[in-house]
Amino acid sequence: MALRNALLAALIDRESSGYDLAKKFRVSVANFWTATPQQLYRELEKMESDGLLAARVVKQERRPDKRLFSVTEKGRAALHAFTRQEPKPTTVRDELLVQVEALAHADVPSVRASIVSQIARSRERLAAYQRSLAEILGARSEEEFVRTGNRIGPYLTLQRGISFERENITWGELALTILDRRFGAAS
Amino acid sequence: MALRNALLAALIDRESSGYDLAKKFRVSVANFWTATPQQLYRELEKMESDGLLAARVVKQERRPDKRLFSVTEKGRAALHAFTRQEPKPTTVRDELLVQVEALAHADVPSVRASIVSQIARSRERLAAYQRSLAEILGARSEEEFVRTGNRIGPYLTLQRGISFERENITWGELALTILDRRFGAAS
DNA sequence: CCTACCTAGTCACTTTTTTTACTATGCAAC
DNA sequence: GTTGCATAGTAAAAAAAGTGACTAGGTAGG
Repeated sequence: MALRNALLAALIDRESSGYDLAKKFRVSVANFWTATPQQLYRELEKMESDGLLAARVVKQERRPDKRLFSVTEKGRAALHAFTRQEPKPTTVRDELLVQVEALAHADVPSVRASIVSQIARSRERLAAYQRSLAEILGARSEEEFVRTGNRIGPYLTLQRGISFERENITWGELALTILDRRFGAAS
Repeated sequence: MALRNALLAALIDRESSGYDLAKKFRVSVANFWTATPQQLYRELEKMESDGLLAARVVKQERRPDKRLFSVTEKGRAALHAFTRQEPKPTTVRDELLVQVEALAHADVPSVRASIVSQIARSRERLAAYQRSLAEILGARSEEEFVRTGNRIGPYLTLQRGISFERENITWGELALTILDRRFGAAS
């Protein structure tokens, strides 16, 4: 029931295939919701049979046919109803932080390496979010956009993603510094 | 298998009851892992029967008896093994951001109210994390602690929690400002 | 005296999520 | 010529997580 709302939000402005959505969930929606492609396909089926989405098959020449989903009136109403509810508190699952919490009992070089990869992932995501942001800003300045733009929602969620990844990078660098100072010079 | 590691990390330094852990998950572990009390009790049982934890019953005078769990050698080894693995990428689930993403199709006053409550929740958590931080710092300055303290892991995860909640507050305030400017003066 | 909240759990049921594997075609690089 | 990646999915089972209700005594406030 929760993924459902994330899908409605992702589909509301643009008809998409499951495959498109899987990509979108990897690059921008990941910011506030995660789901595997399998989850998406299953949920899309259910949403169609519940009348929230309409599907049409598009034949393609040099690739498999695809099914494009769009939000129906009923889906639109469901999304509106969802926005009237109190949202559940954010849940986070971060295995890297579990490893860091257990640092005193951990394999420190491994954890260090994981922090390094996480910094790299965050840099990639940050760049992706910034590209998306540039796309929705178009030629407008940020200030002009917040006065006149019409994609305020995505703008705000991207801002949250950007600050989140920035903090991830800053934190990771702090962690590396402290680790190296305390657990011997690292590789 | 993932909650399991979070529990090992939470228990490694201090024997605790399920109830203690439920509190800890509400106030500090929530920073990087969330779980309901039911989940905890269930997982603790399984971990005990898998030999990762040892339990002992403590009789109490004016309250129900409790079972205190502690990490066994096997549990310690499992935790160490976990820290050698590449952690799975962070997953986030934030219904409020789903609502904001759908802003153009949302009930704006409701979403605004939800942002206000989220700011309040973040302030509370921020305060809780700062209290925990003060506790592990003790009388030492932060600088001294990172040179000589022994709870570096929890220190780092708390820092991450603190910056996360700070960013939540900053973002929420930005969002309110923009909403009010664009969707009419609010309450 | 009543209400509400704290400690310390257990049980049953449902929903969600994850895991693993499989089907096809096309394109580009080596 | 085959390896790897992109497109565009499907299927089934297992594991994990969430929901709601219930037990039971204690403490604090008005």
